[in-house]
Amino acid sequence: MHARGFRVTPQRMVIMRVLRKADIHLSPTAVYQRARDAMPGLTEATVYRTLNFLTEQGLVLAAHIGSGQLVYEIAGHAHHHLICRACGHTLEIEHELLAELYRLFKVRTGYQIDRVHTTFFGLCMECQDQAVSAGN
Amino acid sequence: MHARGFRVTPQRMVIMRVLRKADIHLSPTAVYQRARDAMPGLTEATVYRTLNFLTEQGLVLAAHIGSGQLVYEIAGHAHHHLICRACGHTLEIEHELLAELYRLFKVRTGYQIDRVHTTFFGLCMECQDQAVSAGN
DNA sequence: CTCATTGCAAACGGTTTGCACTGGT
DNA sequence: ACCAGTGCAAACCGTTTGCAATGAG
Repeated sequence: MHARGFRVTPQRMVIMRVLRKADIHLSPTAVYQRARDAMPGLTEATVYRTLNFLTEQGLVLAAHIGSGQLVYEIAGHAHHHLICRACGHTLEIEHELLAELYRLFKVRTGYQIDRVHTTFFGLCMECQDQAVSAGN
Repeated sequence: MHARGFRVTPQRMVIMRVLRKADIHLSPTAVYQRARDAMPGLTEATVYRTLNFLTEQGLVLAAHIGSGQLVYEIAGHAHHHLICRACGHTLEIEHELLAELYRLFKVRTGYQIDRVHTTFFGLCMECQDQAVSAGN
């Protein structure tokens, strides 16, 4: 699995397992807290180094969500996120929905958008209703 | 211009002028450096407070670009950014290109995407060419 | 004259780094 | 046995905050 020259350490396995078990993306701190349960001696520095390593290896995907923090998830199907900026609720969107837009970008600007995660911010249905009933 | 209860201070005017003069979005530090030239006593804390204030007032727009830092620009026409993750080159995209996608999001998920800035990462034409000629 | 706003300096939180030790290979 | 990887603790950087002084209204 891990290519030659790199070592398969318990720390890396634990962190991979945490990310695989999580249904959504996790912040480094969230990863640390969960991983520490399975490996009490683990430090935050190792979590940061490991997340960077796994991202470079393409096993994990890093994404910017609101509040500037990077979050991580197991690399898998291409998808993007819709995040409600009121309640924080998160929704996955299949990459297919954006494919046409990316094609348009390429034609008009020459830019080749990567498979890299894109995050959209807005209001989910519930928070729209609340905004309306609150008078604004 | 500024609504009742809020004061028009020299600091705010200088920062507005810096943002208006800039052709692209600026980080808080970049704003600070430019504004300090016109007003030597200015502090970073004031820049942060002022940028937040101006954003709340809708005079300035905050956006997440790569590296998790918030950047600011004068609020004006609705647009988005294409950023080359190799050379950092930035391109503006009219909001119209995304309007149809946002409509689709609304229908399928209920999410109402705000006018809030979206940033896409990819490779500009030049960096694509370099990648090819570099063998990868 | 009042109170929003500022400067100052300290605190903060997330992330990175140097270094000696440990443990995968 | 070697060196990639780790723990530890300190440094770092961008950002926020408490407080007293200032100045816009």
